[in-house]
Amino acid sequence: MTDYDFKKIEKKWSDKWLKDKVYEPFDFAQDKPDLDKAKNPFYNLMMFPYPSAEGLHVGNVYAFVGADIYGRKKRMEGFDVFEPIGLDGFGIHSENYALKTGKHPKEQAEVSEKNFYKQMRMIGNGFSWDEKLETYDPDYYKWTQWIFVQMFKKGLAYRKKAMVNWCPKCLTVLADEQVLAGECERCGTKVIKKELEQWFFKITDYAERLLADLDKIDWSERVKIAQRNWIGKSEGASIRFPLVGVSGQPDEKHYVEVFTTRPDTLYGATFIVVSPELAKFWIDIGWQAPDKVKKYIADALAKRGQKDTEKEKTGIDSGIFSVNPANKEKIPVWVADYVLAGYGTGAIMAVPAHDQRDLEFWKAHRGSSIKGFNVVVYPDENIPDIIEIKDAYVGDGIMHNSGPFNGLLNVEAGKKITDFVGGKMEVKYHLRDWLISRQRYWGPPIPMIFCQKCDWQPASEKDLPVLLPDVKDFRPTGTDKSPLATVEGFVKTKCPKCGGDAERETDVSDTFLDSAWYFFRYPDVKNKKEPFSKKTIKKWLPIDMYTGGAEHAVLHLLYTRFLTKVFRDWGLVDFDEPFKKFRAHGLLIKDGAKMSKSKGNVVNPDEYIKKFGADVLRMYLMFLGPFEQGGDFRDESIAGIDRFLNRVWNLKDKIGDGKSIGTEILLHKSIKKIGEDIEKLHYNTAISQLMILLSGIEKGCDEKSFKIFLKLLAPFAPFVAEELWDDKTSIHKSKWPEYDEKKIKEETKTIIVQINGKIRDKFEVANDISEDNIKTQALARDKIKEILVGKKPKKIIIARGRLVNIVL
RNA sequence: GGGCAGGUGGUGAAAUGGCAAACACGCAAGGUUUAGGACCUUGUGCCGAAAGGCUUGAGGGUUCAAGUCCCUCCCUGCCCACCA
Repeated sequence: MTDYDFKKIEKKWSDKWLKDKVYEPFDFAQDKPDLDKAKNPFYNLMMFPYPSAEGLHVGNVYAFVGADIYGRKKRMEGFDVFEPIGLDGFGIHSENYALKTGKHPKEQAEVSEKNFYKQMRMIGNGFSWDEKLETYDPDYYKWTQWIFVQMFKKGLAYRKKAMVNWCPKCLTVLADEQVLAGECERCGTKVIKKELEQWFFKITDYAERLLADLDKIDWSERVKIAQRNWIGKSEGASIRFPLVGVSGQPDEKHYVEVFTTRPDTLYGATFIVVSPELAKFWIDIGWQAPDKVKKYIADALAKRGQKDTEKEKTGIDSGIFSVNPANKEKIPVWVADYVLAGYGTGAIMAVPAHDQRDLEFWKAHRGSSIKGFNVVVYPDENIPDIIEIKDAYVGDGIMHNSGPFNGLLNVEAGKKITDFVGGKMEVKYHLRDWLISRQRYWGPPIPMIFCQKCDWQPASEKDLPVLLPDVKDFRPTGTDKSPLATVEGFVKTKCPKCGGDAERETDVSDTFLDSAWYFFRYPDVKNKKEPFSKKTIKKWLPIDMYTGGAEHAVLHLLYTRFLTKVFRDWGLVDFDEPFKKFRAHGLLIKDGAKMSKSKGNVVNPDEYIKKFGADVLRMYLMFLGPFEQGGDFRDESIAGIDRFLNRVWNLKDKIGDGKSIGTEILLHKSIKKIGEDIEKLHYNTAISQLMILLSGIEKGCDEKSFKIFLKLLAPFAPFVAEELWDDKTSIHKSKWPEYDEKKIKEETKTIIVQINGKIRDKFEVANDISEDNIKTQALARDKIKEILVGKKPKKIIIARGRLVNIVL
């Protein structure tokens, strides 16, 4: 038994594959790679990585290899597989690292790029290297800026002053999606609210389409659900509550508008709650609020955005009254921070009987036994005289205490009550517009110019790219401005419209814009005239299979869908979903925690490749568990895969002319199982079948079976398979084996005999035996007869010709 | 608080409602070897000397038959979170 020299063969084949362009989509007529001529295109993509300086970690390898196995099988099935790779190199992540080391981000990028691409070549993936791209390459970000310009021209990019999320450590604003429980996604610092003028993309215009189209794509269900929740559609009613004016009477001019998903409970609304932000606005326009109310509002606003540790709901009576428009009762208006400014109208009608939060608030501030709880929806026809409300009743039922609407089903009453009080039915979304501006250095400058005379103008398209100036001091300024604001030569420019003096926008765009469209560019990376040609797009997109982490469920994956729909509306593409199929891979766990730099449990793949080879690492990672579930990286079991591949290596010396009995059945079974498992991304069970197959053919095997085995192994261990294949044309371009259903059938089968569901006996029969015959044989078994003495079976069930259950 | 994914041997895990624990790791015994390593063979859920019994987070239910379907609950991980 000799160990194979993986170092030699891995080097040899990765060089040769690159030279022969094995992994470029191929034009067979001309015998050369050509993306445009590919007959049977299959775009197999994995999310591109951001190139951290530490290099590729084993979690990246896990994701890439899993995606690659799928692509390799598709290639062997005759598809022209296109599997490009690139780097998502712009952004805070890379910039922060540069800040730490003091190296300029651009220099750092060059180093990281080299290192990353080197590591990526080592893992044995079938990447189409001719089409790589980096988001910080001016040839790429030129088109990112071009997209921004089009967004502006089409009215989808706009500027507004808004309370935005500001990270005091990263010194930049963050998109809503980048704030997690009030903390910065990157550094965990508490995010504060700041009022700034910023660029936004109108993703909210697409909310309904983004929601509805989820139904027509084949994506991991958990990701679809996450997107649905994030878009957060709710249907309800906007209803105006008049405010009681100075005269003590309701007053036409003053009112508060609330949004509710439960207009049917309007008769139960016993107070109004407005957000601190709305109350502040009232003060700004002249409301003479009592001092303690003012103080509450100021305190609440200061605390906004901070991590909330499930404390009691705070609030204060404003002293203002309103009138319930349904029953004309006078009700108080409160200010409380459990009402958010950013959703609905920033004010709610509170119905303690039917909303848990309203109930808790009421209990905290008004005591618990209030007659005015006004139960208006009750499951039965009759409400008991005394009703103790521990929890709000949020189910459906019959209307009570609701004037003319009594007796109706609540689901029917909502719209009627809304009409009755002059409200209107409305749909609201949780989705907010996408905040694009970042006050940082390492990104594509937003290509906009401000002219005193002409207002904001986009940079002329012929002037793109607006190059990121190469400055020494790229540190965040700590003001509201990006470091670019200090570069005079960059800021001062001419207005593209009137030619007068003007100033450039100095913010850069969000990294997520870079990654929202990169897959359109891959098949056409060399295009100098346009971001991508229609012809190429028609051939290669939408993407057949996209693989990536579930953590991008609401960021990257939503933005890509948004831009695709925008491109469609502009006539650039003729489809509205970018990925036909998307699968989220699981996380690689180490020592019980997600692998991450902050936890210090990151594993570098290099040492494993050095010690065991890429094939062993690939198979080990895939053998850990189902690809979509992730796995636990404990390298002690890597030895099993190492042994397996060494056995495969030594198999070549055992090939004879004969097959051992049963090999053919095993072979055909394995072709079926491995093929189906790869399709389901169940790589762990595919590998176990390879092991079973190996044990079988080790006992005796001919050349032909050996070749089939190598083909089945090829997607998992591309180097070893290629070396043993030993042919002029690559094994990776050979044809995936087919199985014959007839040859899978065994000649005999085992019959299980159960009595009352407990196994009592087994026996072998010929495969084509009749059910009657099985029954007779089962009852004739000694063991069974013994148990059945003096008893009469009530029922005898024969299941799938394989199991007999005798019920007593 | 909501959503999602999970909970099966010492470990990673497998199982179209029909033989629970495939395949590996580890461990044990034997072989081989000057020795170790490597390799090969056998064994390995729990209780029991055996016959046999028990076993998939807990408890109910459906079914001839449940790890798998339904209900209630507990625990772990991930995501979202005062979304009216």
